[in-house]
Amino acid sequence: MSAQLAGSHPHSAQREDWPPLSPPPCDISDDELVSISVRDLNRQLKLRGLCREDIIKMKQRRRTLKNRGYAASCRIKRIEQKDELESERTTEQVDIEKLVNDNINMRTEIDRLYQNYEALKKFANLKNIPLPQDLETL
Amino acid sequence: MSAQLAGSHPHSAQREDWPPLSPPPCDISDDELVSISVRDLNRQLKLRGLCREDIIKMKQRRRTLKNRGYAASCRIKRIEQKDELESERTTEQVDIEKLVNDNINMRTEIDRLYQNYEALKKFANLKNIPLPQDLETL
DNA sequence: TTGATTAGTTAGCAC
DNA sequence: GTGCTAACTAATCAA
Repeated sequence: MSAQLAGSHPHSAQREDWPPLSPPPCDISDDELVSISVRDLNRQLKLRGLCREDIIKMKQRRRTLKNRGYAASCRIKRIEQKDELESERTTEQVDIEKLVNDNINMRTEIDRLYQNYEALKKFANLKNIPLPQDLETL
Repeated sequence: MSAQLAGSHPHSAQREDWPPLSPPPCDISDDELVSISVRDLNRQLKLRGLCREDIIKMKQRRRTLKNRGYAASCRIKRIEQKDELESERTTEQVDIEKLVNDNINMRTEIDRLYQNYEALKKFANLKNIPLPQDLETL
Protein backbone atom coordinates (compact mmCIF):
# COMPACT_ATOMS: atom_id res chain seq x y z
CA MET A 1 0.00 0.00 0.00
CA SER A 2 2.55 2.56 1.11
CA ALA A 3 4.77 3.65 -1.75
CA GLN A 4 7.66 5.05 0.26
CA LEU A 5 11.35 5.33 -0.53
CA ALA A 6 11.61 1.54 -0.37
CA GLY A 7 12.91 1.30 3.17
CA SER A 8 13.56 -2.31 3.98
CA HIS A 9 13.02 -2.90 7.69
CA PRO A 10 11.88 -0.97 10.75
CA HIS A 11 14.15 0.95 13.08
CA SER A 12 16.31 2.99 10.78
CA ALA A 13 14.16 3.02 7.62
CA GLN A 14 10.62 3.43 6.42
CA ARG A 15 7.96 1.20 7.83
CA GLU A 16 7.26 -0.73 4.66
CA ASP A 17 3.56 -1.53 4.49
CA TRP A 18 2.64 -0.45 7.90
CA PRO A 19 0.29 2.50 8.17
CA PRO A 20 -3.29 1.18 8.12
CA LEU A 21 -4.63 4.12 6.18
CA SER A 22 -8.12 3.51 4.94
CA PRO A 23 -8.02 1.40 1.76
CA PRO A 24 -7.90 3.55 -1.36
CA PRO A 25 -11.38 4.27 -2.71
CA CYS A 26 -9.81 4.43 -6.15
CA ASP A 27 -6.58 3.43 -7.84
CA ILE A 28 -4.59 6.63 -7.39
CA SER A 29 -1.26 5.61 -5.89
CA ASP A 30 0.18 7.33 -2.86
CA ASP A 31 2.95 8.83 -4.96
CA GLU A 32 0.46 10.35 -7.35
CA LEU A 33 -1.91 11.43 -4.62
CA VAL A 34 0.79 13.31 -2.78
CA SER A 35 2.30 14.96 -5.81
CA ILE A 36 -0.51 16.10 -8.08
CA SER A 37 -2.02 19.53 -7.63
CA VAL A 38 -5.27 20.13 -5.82
CA ARG A 39 -6.91 21.09 -9.09
CA ASP A 40 -5.87 17.88 -10.81
CA LEU A 41 -6.85 15.84 -7.79
CA ASN A 42 -10.33 17.34 -7.80
CA ARG A 43 -10.57 16.68 -11.52
CA GLN A 44 -9.57 13.05 -11.05
CA LEU A 45 -11.97 12.53 -8.16
CA LYS A 46 -14.87 13.96 -10.10
CA LEU A 47 -13.85 11.97 -13.16
CA ARG A 48 -13.96 8.74 -11.21
CA GLY A 49 -17.29 9.67 -9.67
CA LEU A 50 -16.45 9.27 -5.99
CA CYS A 51 -19.01 10.09 -3.35
CA ARG A 52 -18.53 12.97 -0.94
CA GLU A 53 -17.25 10.72 1.85
CA ASP A 54 -14.61 9.07 -0.32
CA ILE A 55 -13.49 12.47 -1.50
CA ILE A 56 -13.02 13.57 2.10
CA LYS A 57 -11.12 10.37 2.80
CA MET A 58 -8.85 10.94 -0.17
CA LYS A 59 -8.17 14.50 0.93
CA GLN A 60 -7.32 13.33 4.43
CA ARG A 61 -5.14 10.59 3.00
CA ARG A 62 -3.31 13.18 0.92
CA ARG A 63 -2.79 15.36 3.97
CA THR A 64 -1.46 12.43 5.97
CA LEU A 65 0.97 11.43 3.25
CA LYS A 66 2.17 15.02 2.98
CA ASN A 67 2.65 15.15 6.73
CA ARG A 68 4.68 11.95 6.54
CA GLY A 69 7.03 13.70 4.18
CA TYR A 70 7.18 16.83 6.30
CA ALA A 71 8.05 14.78 9.36
CA ALA A 72 10.84 13.08 7.44
CA SER A 73 12.37 16.36 6.25
CA CYS A 74 12.02 17.78 9.72
CA ARG A 75 14.14 14.92 11.07
CA ILE A 76 16.68 15.25 8.29
CA LYS A 77 16.95 18.97 8.92
CA ARG A 78 17.53 18.35 12.62
CA ILE A 79 20.31 15.88 11.91
CA GLU A 80 21.93 18.20 9.39
CA GLN A 81 21.91 21.10 11.81
CA LYS A 82 23.52 18.92 14.45
CA ASP A 83 26.18 17.75 12.00
CA GLU A 84 26.83 21.34 10.99
CA LEU A 85 27.26 22.40 14.59
CA GLU A 86 29.69 19.56 15.18
CA SER A 87 31.79 20.33 12.13
CA GLU A 88 31.91 24.00 13.02
CA ARG A 89 33.13 22.97 16.44
CA THR A 90 35.85 20.82 14.90
CA THR A 91 36.94 23.69 12.68
CA GLU A 92 37.14 25.99 15.66
CA GLN A 93 39.21 23.50 17.60
CA VAL A 94 41.67 23.31 14.73
CA ASP A 95 41.80 27.11 14.62
CA ILE A 96 42.44 27.25 18.35
CA GLU A 97 45.27 24.76 18.10
CA LYS A 98 46.84 26.80 15.32
CA LEU A 99 46.51 30.05 17.26
CA VAL A 100 48.01 28.48 20.37
CA ASN A 101 50.95 27.31 18.29
CA ASP A 102 51.44 30.74 16.78
CA ASN A 103 51.30 32.16 20.24
CA ILE A 104 54.01 29.85 21.52
CA ASN A 105 56.25 30.66 18.56
CA MET A 106 55.79 34.38 19.00
CA ARG A 107 56.52 34.12 22.69
CA THR A 108 59.80 32.42 21.79
CA GLU A 109 60.55 35.09 19.22
CA ILE A 110 59.89 37.82 21.76
CA ASP A 111 62.26 36.17 24.23
CA ARG A 112 64.95 35.88 21.57
CA LEU A 113 64.65 39.50 20.51
CA TYR A 114 64.64 40.66 24.09
CA GLN A 115 67.79 38.67 24.83
CA ASN A 116 69.51 40.15 21.78
CA TYR A 117 68.55 43.65 22.79
CA GLU A 118 69.76 43.13 26.34
CA ALA A 119 72.98 41.60 25.08
CA LEU A 120 73.69 44.69 23.04
CA LYS A 121 73.04 46.95 25.98
CA LYS A 122 75.23 44.77 28.17
CA PHE A 123 77.97 44.99 25.55
CA ALA A 124 77.70 48.77 25.50
CA ASN A 125 77.92 48.85 29.25
CA LEU A 126 81.01 46.63 29.16
CA LYS A 127 82.68 48.97 26.69
CA ASN A 128 81.52 52.06 28.57
CA ILE A 129 79.63 53.33 25.58
CA PRO A 130 76.83 55.73 26.56
CA LEU A 131 73.53 55.05 24.76
CA PRO A 132 71.22 57.84 23.63
CA GLN A 133 67.86 58.14 25.42
CA ASP A 134 65.91 58.28 22.20
CA LEU A 135 67.19 55.07 20.67
CA GLU A 136 63.82 54.12 19.25
CA THR A 137 63.67 57.27 17.12
CA LEU A 138 66.98 56.88 15.41
CA MET B 1 -7.79 11.24 31.54
CA SER B 2 -4.09 11.61 30.95
CA ALA B 3 -2.30 12.64 34.11
CA GLN B 4 0.81 14.13 32.61
CA LEU B 5 3.13 16.84 33.88
CA ALA B 6 0.26 19.32 33.64
CA GLY B 7 1.12 20.71 30.23
CA SER B 8 -1.41 23.35 29.35
CA HIS B 9 -1.83 23.49 25.59
CA PRO B 10 -0.59 21.70 22.48
CA HIS B 11 2.54 22.68 20.60
CA SER B 12 5.16 23.03 23.31
CA ALA B 13 3.58 20.98 26.09
CA GLN B 14 1.89 17.69 26.76
CA ARG B 15 -1.23 16.91 24.82
CA GLU B 16 -3.61 17.47 27.73
CA ASP B 17 -6.48 15.02 27.46
CA TRP B 18 -5.78 13.90 24.03
CA PRO B 19 -4.67 10.31 23.66
CA PRO B 20 -7.77 8.17 23.14
CA LEU B 21 -6.39 5.26 25.11
CA SER B 22 -9.02 2.73 25.94
CA PRO B 23 -11.06 3.91 28.93
CA PRO B 24 -9.69 2.65 32.22
CA PRO B 25 -11.27 -0.66 33.22
CA CYS B 26 -10.67 0.34 36.81
CA ASP B 27 -9.84 3.42 38.83
CA ILE B 28 -6.06 3.18 38.86
CA SER B 29 -4.76 6.54 37.70
CA ASP B 30 -2.20 6.88 34.95
CA ASP B 31 0.35 8.13 37.44
CA GLU B 32 -0.11 5.09 39.64
CA LEU B 33 -0.28 2.70 36.73
CA VAL B 34 2.99 3.90 35.32
CA SER B 35 4.85 3.98 38.60
CA ILE B 36 3.89 0.90 40.58
CA SER B 37 5.85 -2.31 40.16
CA VAL B 38 4.66 -5.17 38.03
CA ARG B 39 4.15 -7.25 41.14
CA ASP B 40 1.94 -4.64 42.78
CA LEU B 41 0.07 -4.06 39.57
CA ASN B 42 -0.73 -7.74 39.26
CA ARG B 43 -1.81 -7.78 42.89
CA GLN B 44 -4.13 -4.81 42.32
CA LEU B 45 -5.60 -6.27 39.17
CA LYS B 46 -6.34 -9.58 40.85
CA LEU B 47 -7.73 -7.77 43.87
CA ARG B 48 -10.18 -5.84 41.73
CA GLY B 49 -11.16 -8.98 39.88
CA LEU B 50 -10.57 -7.84 36.32
CA CYS B 51 -11.09 -10.24 33.44
CA ARG B 52 -8.21 -11.39 31.27
CA GLU B 53 -8.95 -8.88 28.54
CA ASP B 54 -9.00 -5.93 30.90
CA ILE B 55 -5.73 -7.08 32.40
CA ILE B 56 -4.15 -7.15 28.97
CA LYS B 57 -5.56 -3.71 28.28
CA MET B 58 -4.13 -2.37 31.51
CA LYS B 59 -0.74 -3.86 30.72
CA GLN B 60 -0.79 -2.29 27.29
CA ARG B 61 -1.91 0.99 28.75
CA ARG B 62 0.97 0.85 31.19
CA ARG B 63 3.42 0.19 28.41
CA THR B 64 2.03 3.06 26.36
CA LEU B 65 2.29 5.47 29.26
CA LYS B 66 5.86 4.35 29.88
CA ASN B 67 6.68 4.86 26.21
CA ARG B 68 5.21 8.33 26.39
CA GLY B 69 7.66 9.12 29.14
CA TYR B 70 10.58 7.59 27.27
CA ALA B 71 9.76 9.64 24.20
CA ALA B 72 9.65 12.77 26.31
CA SER B 73 13.05 12.18 27.88
CA CYS B 74 14.44 11.33 24.47
CA ARG B 75 13.32 14.73 23.18
CA ILE B 76 14.66 16.52 26.24
CA LYS B 77 17.99 14.75 25.90
CA ARG B 78 18.22 15.77 22.26
CA ILE B 79 17.56 19.41 23.10
CA GLU B 80 20.08 19.38 25.92
CA GLN B 81 22.77 17.92 23.69
CA LYS B 82 22.11 20.60 21.12
CA ASP B 83 22.27 23.32 23.78
CA GLU B 84 25.53 21.88 25.07
CA LEU B 85 27.04 21.88 21.61
CA GLU B 86 26.01 25.48 21.09
CA SER B 87 27.43 26.68 24.39
CA GLU B 88 30.69 24.85 23.73
CA ARG B 89 30.81 26.64 20.41
CA THR B 90 30.29 29.99 22.09
CA THR B 91 33.06 29.26 24.57
CA GLU B 92 35.41 28.39 21.75
CA GLN B 93 34.58 31.56 19.89
CA VAL B 94 35.43 33.58 22.99
CA ASP B 95 38.70 31.67 23.30
CA ILE B 96 39.52 32.35 19.68
CA GLU B 97 38.87 36.05 20.06
CA LYS B 98 41.15 36.15 23.08
CA LEU B 99 43.91 34.26 21.28
CA VAL B 100 43.65 36.52 18.25
CA ASN B 101 44.00 39.52 20.54
CA ASP B 102 47.03 38.05 22.26
CA ASN B 103 48.49 37.37 18.87
CA ILE B 104 48.06 40.94 17.73
CA ASN B 105 49.64 42.26 20.90
CA MET B 106 52.60 39.92 20.62
CA ARG B 107 53.08 40.88 16.99
CA THR B 108 53.26 44.51 18.10
CA GLU B 109 55.72 43.61 20.83
CA ILE B 110 57.89 41.73 18.38
CA ASP B 111 57.95 44.74 16.05
CA ARG B 112 58.86 47.03 18.92
CA LEU B 113 61.70 44.81 20.11
CA TYR B 114 62.98 44.36 16.61
CA GLN B 115 63.00 48.13 16.04
CA ASN B 116 64.90 48.65 19.29
CA TYR B 117 67.45 46.04 18.37
CA GLU B 118 67.94 47.51 14.92
CA ALA B 119 68.24 50.99 16.37
CA LEU B 120 71.05 49.84 18.63
CA LYS B 121 72.88 48.24 15.71
CA LYS B 122 72.36 51.34 13.64
CA PHE B 123 73.77 53.42 16.49
CA ALA B 124 76.83 51.18 16.69
CA ASN B 125 77.32 51.51 12.97
CA LEU B 126 77.07 55.31 13.21
CA LYS B 127 79.74 55.35 15.92
CA ASN B 128 81.90 52.81 14.08
CA ILE B 129 81.71 50.39 16.97
CA PRO B 130 82.36 46.80 15.87
CA LEU B 131 79.91 44.29 17.36
CA PRO B 132 80.98 40.79 18.37
CA GLN B 133 79.58 37.86 16.33
CA ASP B 134 78.42 35.98 19.40
CA LEU B 135 76.26 38.70 20.87
CA GLU B 136 73.55 36.28 21.88
CA THR B 137 75.87 34.34 24.14
CA LEU B 138 77.15 37.26 26.15
C1' DT C 1 10.73 -5.94 31.34
C1' DT C 2 12.68 -1.51 30.78
C1' DG C 3 14.59 2.28 28.36
C1' DA C 4 15.92 4.44 24.06
C1' DT C 5 15.28 5.48 19.40
C1' DT C 6 13.07 5.65 14.81
C1' DA C 7 9.19 6.23 11.52
C1' DG C 8 4.65 7.54 11.22
C1' DT C 9 0.30 10.04 12.93
C1' DT C 10 -2.10 13.97 14.71
C1' DA C 11 -2.86 18.68 16.42
C1' DG C 12 -2.02 23.21 15.92
C1' DC C 13 0.58 27.33 14.55
C1' DA C 14 2.21 30.43 10.78
C1' DC C 15 2.13 31.88 6.27
C1' DG D 1 -3.67 24.53 1.50
C1' DT D 2 1.24 24.00 2.67
C1' DG D 3 5.04 23.25 5.65
C1' DC D 4 6.88 22.66 10.12
C1' DT D 5 7.20 21.02 14.71
C1' DA D 6 5.84 19.06 19.41
C1' DA D 7 3.91 15.27 21.44
C1' DC D 8 2.28 10.72 20.95
C1' DT D 9 1.95 5.63 19.36
C1' DA D 10 3.91 1.45 17.84
C1' DA D 11 7.85 -1.30 16.47
C1' DT D 12 12.15 -2.76 17.48
C1' DC D 13 16.66 -3.23 19.59
C1' DA D 14 19.84 -3.52 23.57
C1' DA D 15 20.69 -4.51 28.20
